[in-house]
Amino acid sequence: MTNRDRKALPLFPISVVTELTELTARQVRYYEEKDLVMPVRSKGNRRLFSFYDVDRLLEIKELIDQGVNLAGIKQVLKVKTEQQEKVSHKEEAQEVKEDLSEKQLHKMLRRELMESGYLNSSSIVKGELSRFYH
DNA sequence: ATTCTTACA
DNA sequence: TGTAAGCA
Repeated sequence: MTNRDRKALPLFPISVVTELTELTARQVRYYEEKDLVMPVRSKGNRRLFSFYDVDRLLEIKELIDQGVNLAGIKQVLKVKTEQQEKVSHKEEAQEVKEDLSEKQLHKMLRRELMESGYLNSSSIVKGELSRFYH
């Protein structure tokens, strides 16, 4: 099982998510209704959230606190998710390879750090957000 | 006991 | 968004 799979495992009930994110259950359910997150359902129709879902909700929390509306959040999340997939695919390719040399490992880590930095850089975020501020 | 949906303030 | 009702 890959690390990416682990982060996608449906594990937490909504109570745990509210504690982890400081969001109310009402908000979490509302954001799901708006397709900002799509947790899986258990047999009893209970929502089960993955680490990915929690991370997404934390980002949503940040943007909401900054006064961004749902349309804006959706835009940002869309861009971020696309980037996330690119990184994940690269990691998947790396995971099948067994031993990496020190040099390769460092090169890989530096690339990931730069990409994550790019995702959170104010340039792209502000650029996307500017059009959605109230 | 906990979560879910629906509905109203 | 918060809260209450009635279910599962």
